[in-house]
Amino acid sequence: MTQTVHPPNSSGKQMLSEQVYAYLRDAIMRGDYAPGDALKPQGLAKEQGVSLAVVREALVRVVGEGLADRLPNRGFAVPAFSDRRWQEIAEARRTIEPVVLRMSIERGDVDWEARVRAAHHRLARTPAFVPEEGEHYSSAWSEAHRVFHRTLLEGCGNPVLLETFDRMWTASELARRWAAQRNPDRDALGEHRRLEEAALARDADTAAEVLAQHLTLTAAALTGCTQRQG
Amino acid sequence: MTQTVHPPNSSGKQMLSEQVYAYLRDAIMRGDYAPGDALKPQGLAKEQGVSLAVVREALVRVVGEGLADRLPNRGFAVPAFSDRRWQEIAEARRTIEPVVLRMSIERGDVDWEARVRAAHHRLARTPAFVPEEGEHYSSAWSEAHRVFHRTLLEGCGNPVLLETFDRMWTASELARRWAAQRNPDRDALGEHRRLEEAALARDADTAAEVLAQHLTLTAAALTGCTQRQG
DNA sequence: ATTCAACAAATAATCGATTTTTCGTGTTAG
DNA sequence: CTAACACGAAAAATCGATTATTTGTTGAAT
Repeated sequence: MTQTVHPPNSSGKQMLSEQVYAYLRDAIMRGDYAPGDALKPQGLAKEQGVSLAVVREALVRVVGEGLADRLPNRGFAVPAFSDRRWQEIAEARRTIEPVVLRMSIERGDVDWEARVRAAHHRLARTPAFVPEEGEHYSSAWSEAHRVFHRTLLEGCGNPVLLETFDRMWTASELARRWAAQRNPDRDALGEHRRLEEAALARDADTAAEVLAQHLTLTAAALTGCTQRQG
Repeated sequence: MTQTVHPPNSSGKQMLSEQVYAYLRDAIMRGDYAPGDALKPQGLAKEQGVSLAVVREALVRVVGEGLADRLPNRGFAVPAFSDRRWQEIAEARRTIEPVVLRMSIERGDVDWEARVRAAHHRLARTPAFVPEEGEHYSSAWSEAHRVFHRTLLEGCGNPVLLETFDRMWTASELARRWAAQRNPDRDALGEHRRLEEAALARDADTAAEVLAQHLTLTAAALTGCTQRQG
């Protein structure tokens, strides 16, 4: 085919740092590295076949999202959450999310309703505990779980609030990864169903209450399972 | 004096990227660059007398905090907030901050009370509009304002919630910078005083109400003053 | 006059190598 | 035996230069 005038980024080819960033984010979230593990630019650069600058940029971004710690002149590491920090994250979620859920239920349109239904259906149909080859959790269920909770809130129509949810979810999941190893998730199927029902019935009071309780129970189930004390 | 065993970071000398990052953050927040202005690594590197790598790292961090936009292969730029985005930020603040304020008032100890008093005193004594040489706002008042609002919430004792406040405040201030040029702040002295009084009286209902109204009024006063429509 | 391709300049992204700091080991003074 | 130091290896931070992409311009074809 003839080469038309260079369209910006037409080839879909993305920056190397973007790829490495995505790799690091996924690997850390997936639990490929243990909490406290050092993330050495040199090793990563060799593994990924890129230069230090690329790895460095990716690491800086990863730190910005709370997925890694940085000690100046001492390198990067996977964060090891304390029990205290895990509780703080859980508390922040149950402080904020019920309020946003109310707003979402008051504002969500029919399209939102449909997406809530779809997200719940998908979550309910995804087996929660089928760790595949070498994995210690189901990434499929984990993703469906995230989408369900996020979709519930998306009716609020406020990207800033949803960004806040995203950040807290990331932190929450990162902590859960390792807590869940010893203390697998309790069955929250009923809670999720009640959440969906209350949301679609536009019963903000019940929904907010169920969500708060859901978060409290999850936090309680996982407390005491994290790595080091804070 | 003899050189003792290298203590980590003893000289207080910090990384170059840290300095450049601080410079960029302050310059953008201060309004040294106009919304939409390109942040060119080459120019910055020359200005700051450092290499591209450190500027690049600083820029990536700045983007991570929402203080700059990035278009792959097209560089970095100071974000130009739309009116819609400004309203979303304001709504997010009045959705979350009153709830956190309640928690803070219920939990804050005497030390917190003292800090609230001090922060309010400082804010009340700082003249709001004495733009110095070439400045279009008072950085002293702006900082006192931030500290007051943050201190009010610090009683909650939850770093995650305070981080959320920090992010929203940054975004809020960045948008306010340019809105305030045409539409200077209204006098919020009375509202701040009522906030302090309600907080110290442990009247969570009143405090949350005043804060919500304070945020609503501020948002209303600044709406319609941003750069481009969204 | 308008459109599109080829070329040139500017800027972003990446790389390879150098400098700086930390970490680990062995040595010596007390 | 302990503690402070010196030295070398490892890793982080920085730099200078190269490669790739975008942007602006020119000129020919329609």
